[in-house]
Amino acid sequence: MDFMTSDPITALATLRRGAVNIYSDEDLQKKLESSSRSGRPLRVKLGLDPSAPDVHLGHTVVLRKLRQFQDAGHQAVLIIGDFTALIGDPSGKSKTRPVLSPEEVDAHARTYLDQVGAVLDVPRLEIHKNSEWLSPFTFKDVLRLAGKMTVARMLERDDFSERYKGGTPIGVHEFMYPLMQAYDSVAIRADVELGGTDQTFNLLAGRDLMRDDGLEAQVALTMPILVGLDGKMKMSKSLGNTIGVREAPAEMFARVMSLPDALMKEWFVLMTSMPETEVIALLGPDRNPRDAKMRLGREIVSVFHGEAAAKAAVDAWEAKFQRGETPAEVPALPLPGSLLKEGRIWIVRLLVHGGFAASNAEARRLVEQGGVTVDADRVTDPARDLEVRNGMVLTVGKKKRMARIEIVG
RNA sequence: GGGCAGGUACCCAAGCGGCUAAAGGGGCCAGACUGUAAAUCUGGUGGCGAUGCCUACGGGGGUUCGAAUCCCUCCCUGCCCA
Repeated sequence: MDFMTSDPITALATLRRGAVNIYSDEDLQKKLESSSRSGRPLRVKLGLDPSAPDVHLGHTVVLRKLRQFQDAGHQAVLIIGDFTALIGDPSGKSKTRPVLSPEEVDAHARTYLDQVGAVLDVPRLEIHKNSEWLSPFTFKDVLRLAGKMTVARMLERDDFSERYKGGTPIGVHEFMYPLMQAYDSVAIRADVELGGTDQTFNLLAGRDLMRDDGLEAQVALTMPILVGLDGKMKMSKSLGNTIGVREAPAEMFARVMSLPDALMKEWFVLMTSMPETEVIALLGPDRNPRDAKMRLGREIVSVFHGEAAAKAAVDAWEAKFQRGETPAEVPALPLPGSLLKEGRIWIVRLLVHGGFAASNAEARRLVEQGGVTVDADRVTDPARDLEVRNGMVLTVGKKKRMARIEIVG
């Protein structure tokens, strides 16, 4: 394609965008230059966890970076960490993970590729499972590998040292995780490895291991961990502060709008290609932050759903939240006639049936607290037997979760 | 292998025989205010069509009219010693 059309230094500016650290920047320059001279693309490695096939924007930070390397003509190499998954990433409270069957791993990988198509140039990917080379390891091989690392160095790693100081258990096998990941770099002859800052230690271990084996050390490029919708914690499914790449345009846009203002700058840098000067202008003191956020939402939705869908999402949001209109597209809530008694249903039952509350008690609370509206009327009596009409719209909570009742059966 | 300290709800953490569905904080949910931002304020936060009943303080067993609280035992974690 357009391999090496841009000069390595121009490419460097793009590749540096958003990066927290590059170990080392000089090495990266050298590699880019020699690649440009020789016409040999750099091999850019990214490891992924086969146990979590639900991709959210947090994952795309590093995926976008990988795409930038692809766009500069380099070879992206995805490593599916099916073998490392036996341990589970030591960061955080890792529990022993269930062993995934090869079929499950493959299924997850496919799901994954389906989801990242909007970000990566999938046909040009090179994909490996690290069981390819780790599975044949003998105990002897493991010992040789383990011998390349010391406990003191392991304990330098932030999460290990914190757990050690804090008295949280650390399994010995967890020490193998960085080594296995590092060995992946040896196995595929990586020139560059990408990862979040939480991966720094692992990426650097790869550099050491490669040098040890007489290879040119890979460049480690770390990206920030995207902060999630709560504005505090990293975006993570278990924290419920994510935006999934498969979410519908309207939902995706609405979620971006609920992002704390303080995060906009970072998100523009990491989630869009908007030039930094433009970002700064957009976030200037004389500008309305809401407009900037709408722009951000539109850019993001465009990536995954295209321009037209993004525009529609903006319109839908304005109608729903700014003008308070009932959207044309309200998800239908099928309500079997058997649940009705003389055309009525207990409001609590309706809420639970519709998935708005997990239990009667929770539904009751929602009603008592004024969080439930039927058409334009707020329902506040939890004992209320609601007279049901087809097409009635139920709205719950400040996020305005809605459903249009459809009597069936 | 020995000694010590621990295991309480989503998380941290009080409670150490009844007044404890379990203080306080965080988180989360709802409401007010707003730009579905932030900050702030208010209320809520096990379940059951429910003035009561059921389940719940690591697992099991016991003492007691009554146990998260006392005893035994098992499991788990950290620290110190070997």
